[in-house]
Amino acid sequence: MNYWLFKSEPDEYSLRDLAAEPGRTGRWDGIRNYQARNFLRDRVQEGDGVLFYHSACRLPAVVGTAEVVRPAYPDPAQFDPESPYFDPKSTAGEPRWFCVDIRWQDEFARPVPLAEIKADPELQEMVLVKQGRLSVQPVTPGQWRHLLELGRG
DNA sequence: GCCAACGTTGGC
DNA sequence: GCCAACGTTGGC
Repeated sequence: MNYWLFKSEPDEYSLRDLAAEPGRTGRWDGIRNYQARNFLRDRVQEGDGVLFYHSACRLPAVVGTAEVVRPAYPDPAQFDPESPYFDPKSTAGEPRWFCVDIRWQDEFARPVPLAEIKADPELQEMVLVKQGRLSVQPVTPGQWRHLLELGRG
């Protein structure tokens, strides 16, 4: 059982978009960064906890949590020429990109903004603080607990 | 919209 | 395999 932080641009796919999916379950796809891909493919497991983070928006923040309900499988979008995530170099036999399915779990009573995370002495070791751009990143149990506490408002 | 940080590409 | 050029991410 591990904890993760997943980033999404809310204009593309927000926590509420996930909540509106059938079964509150959606595909986490479109990851096209090798470091993030490796975490998804090799480390993310069913039952893992996910901090849902909104990026590239008015208030970058952790807004809630989700649970991994299906571990890595090839991202179908890489084979679809119509998709912006199409990758002509990827083959069915040797897929390059992976996705997982996640289920909505909770929306925080209060979003926890990036600025607050950066200012929190307990959260200085978060990958979010140290390496801003990674879209799938590990979170420690202590960081997870602390974020949930902050999100209770 | 700017720009810093960082990842990827491709010539050599 | 180096590295310059270029593209992307994402905070501000």
